[in-house]
Amino acid sequence: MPTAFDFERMLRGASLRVTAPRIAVLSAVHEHPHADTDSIIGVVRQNLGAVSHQAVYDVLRALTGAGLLRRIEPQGSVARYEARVGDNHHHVVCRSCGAIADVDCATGAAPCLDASDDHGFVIDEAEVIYWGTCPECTTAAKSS
Amino acid sequence: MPTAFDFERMLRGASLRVTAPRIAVLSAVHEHPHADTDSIIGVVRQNLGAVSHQAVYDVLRALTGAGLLRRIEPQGSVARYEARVGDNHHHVVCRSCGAIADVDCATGAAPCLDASDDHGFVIDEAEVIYWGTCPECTTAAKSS
DNA sequence: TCGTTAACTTGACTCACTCCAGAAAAGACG
DNA sequence: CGTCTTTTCTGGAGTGAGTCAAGTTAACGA
Repeated sequence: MPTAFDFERMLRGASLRVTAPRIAVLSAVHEHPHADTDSIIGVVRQNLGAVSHQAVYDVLRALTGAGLLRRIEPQGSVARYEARVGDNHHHVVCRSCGAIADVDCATGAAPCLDASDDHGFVIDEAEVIYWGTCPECTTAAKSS
Repeated sequence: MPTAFDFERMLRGASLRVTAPRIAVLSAVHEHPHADTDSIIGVVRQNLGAVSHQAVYDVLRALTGAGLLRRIEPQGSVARYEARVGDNHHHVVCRSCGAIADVDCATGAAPCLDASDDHGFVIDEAEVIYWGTCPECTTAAKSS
């Protein structure tokens, strides 16, 4: 787990000013992958005290824009953030409880950009979401 | 393009009651693939007159649940609906104008369910969204 | 034709997220 | 260190897709 110092370096590396809310948000997302905005606000407030939700939204947008965070929003879910960026991984989402887990790219490390007919689009990223049932919900369904 | 008669058969096949709003919604989605809810409401009202937005939401949910429509919601966009179901195709989304186009599954006709490590999840569907720039936006960017 | 039940109407409501204007803090420079 | 400029944060109001709930209407099987 990175320290506050690492976060500071990450911010400076992205030429972003170093502020307490930013450190706290980065830290919160590292600790709680796939957390939604509300949970992040909660965690940040636990560490810092009062922080406006607006600040968190701004920070999340700034960090997402800088590439330090990645925003994911599966259908039927609010926006979630994660800290794993740049490694082209994907997600499995549980249909019944909404749990999210990471999955490495099935077609290797390179972006899996192999659309059969791209309609003239210039494709730069492929996003994959696997839908299914998580282990907990599977056993729960069986035992019922 | 299917006729009202075809839509009626589709509804009965799904053991859903045949009502004017449902026919109109099915028809609207067939005519305007990837349309958002608001546009669908507009088209339906053009054909039927007054229809409550609630009715359209209900119909869309019923038809989606019955498998007659498919709901897609790319990040940063509102929910959109399409009538191509059951053929496991995916979508390209333009980052700058939001245009959506269909793309047949790159890994063949079978659902491309090949996650490298599924964390114990039982996966039943893989949803792929390709992000890029549409031809119009590409040429617009070049000429500027 | 009638009764049951699903579907539709109306209207209020929720909630994630955004916009705005002013206050505060960070970083640069002398 | 002190001041200035720029960026960020605060608080509150606002937006809009989508939902909830109660009552009415209409489809369909008997």
